[in-house]
Amino acid sequence: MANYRCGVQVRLSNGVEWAAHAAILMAGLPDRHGIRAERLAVYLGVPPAYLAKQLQAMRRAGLVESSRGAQGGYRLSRSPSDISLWDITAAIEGPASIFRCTEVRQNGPCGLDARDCRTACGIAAAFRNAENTFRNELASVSLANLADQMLTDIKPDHIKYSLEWLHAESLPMPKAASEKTGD
Amino acid sequence: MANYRCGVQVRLSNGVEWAAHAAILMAGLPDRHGIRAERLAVYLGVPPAYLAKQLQAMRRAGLVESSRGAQGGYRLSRSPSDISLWDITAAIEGPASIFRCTEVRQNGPCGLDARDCRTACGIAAAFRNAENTFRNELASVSLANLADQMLTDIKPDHIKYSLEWLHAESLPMPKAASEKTGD
DNA sequence: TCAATTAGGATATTTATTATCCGAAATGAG
DNA sequence: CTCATTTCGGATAATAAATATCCTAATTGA
Repeated sequence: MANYRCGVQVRLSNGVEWAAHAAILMAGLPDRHGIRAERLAVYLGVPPAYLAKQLQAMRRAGLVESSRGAQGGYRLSRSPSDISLWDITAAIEGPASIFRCTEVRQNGPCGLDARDCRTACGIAAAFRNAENTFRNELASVSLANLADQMLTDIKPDHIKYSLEWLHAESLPMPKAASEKTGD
Repeated sequence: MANYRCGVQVRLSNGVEWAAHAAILMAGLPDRHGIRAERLAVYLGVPPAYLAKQLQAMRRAGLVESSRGAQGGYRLSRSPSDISLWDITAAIEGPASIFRCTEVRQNGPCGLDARDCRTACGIAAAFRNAENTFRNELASVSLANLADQMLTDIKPDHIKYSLEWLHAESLPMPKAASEKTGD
C-alpha cells in the first residue's frame, strides 16, 4: 500500500521504437526494393495507421523515400550505415530538447532582469550538456550496426524465415516519388 | 504554411527545474537553517501547492529534511556538494527510463519467442547506453557547482539583495522530523 | 479508366502532466 | 494543556500530450 507516485514519467513515444524497427526491416530488403506500409505494420504487429504517421515523419526528414499508387511503398533513401538512431529519434520526436528552461530566475521578488539573462543559467547549461552526450551516443549507432547485431543475436533458421517473409513482400522501386524532381 | 507537427515532444516536467532552483536556494541558507515551502514558492514565482509536491518528492528521496508545525520548514539533508543534478532529477521524475522497449520483436508473423529475448534488443541497448551517459553527466554537477556559478554570473548587488531576502526568511531548525528516530 | 496506395489532415480516445484543495498529524509557543 | 501554524498525504480537477483511427485527395501502374 501507499504506492503513491508523485514522481512523473518521462518517456519517448513508442513511435521511435516502431520507426527504428521499421527502418531495420527496410535495411534488410533487396537493393532498390521497397515495401508497403501496411505490410511493415503486419510484420511488426503495430497499428497500421499509426505506423504510417512515423513513416511520413521519416520521409519528411529525408530518411526514407516513398512511391504512391499501385506498386508503391517505402524504402530507405540512404545506406543503412548512413542512418543513425539519432536520425530516427529526431525525425519522430522533433528538435525540442528534453529539458525546457522557463527562466525561473526572472520570477519573484528577487527576479533577474531579462537583460541579465543572455547566457543560460547553470541548470539549463548542465542539461544541455547532458543532452548532447545522449544525442552523440545515439548518433554513433547506425542501422547497419543494429542489423548486424540482430543477425548475430537471432537463431539462423529464424533469420531465414524472416528474410523469406520480407523478400516475398518486397517490391521493386526503380524510382521514388520523393526523388523525382520533375524530370 | 503546412506547419504540421506529427512529431512528438519529449520533455522533463517543470518540476525538475523548480526543484533544482529550490535546492540551490536552500544551499544559500545559513547553516542548520530551513525555510517554509510557501516562501520558496514566492521567491521562485511558482505555484506553492505544486512546488510542495516537488519538495515532498525530494524529502522521500532523502535530499531534504522537513519539520512540521509552527516554525517548520525544509532544509537540505546533505552538503550541497553531495547532491547532484541527477539526484534531483531522479527524485522528481522517478526511476523510469526515457526509452521504453515494448518488445516489438516478439510481435507479428515472424515474432521471436519470449525465451529468445533474454538479452535486450539492440535498439533498447543503445538507448540504455545513451541514457547512462545522460545520467552520468547530470551526476557530475552538484548543487555547490551550480551555486558557485550563480554567484559568478549575477551582479554583486543583486546577490546581496537576494541573500538578504533569503536570510530574513530563514528559520533555525535544530532538529528535523525526518531525522528523529524516537530518541 | 480503374484499382491500389501513399499523403495529409481531422478527430476521437487514452494517458500524463500540471495544479489546487482539504483533512490529518505534528510541533513550538503561550 | 491548548492553540495557531505548518507540513504530510492523498483526492481530484483541469490542461496538455501521446496514441490511434478514419476519410478524402492525389498519384501511379496496369
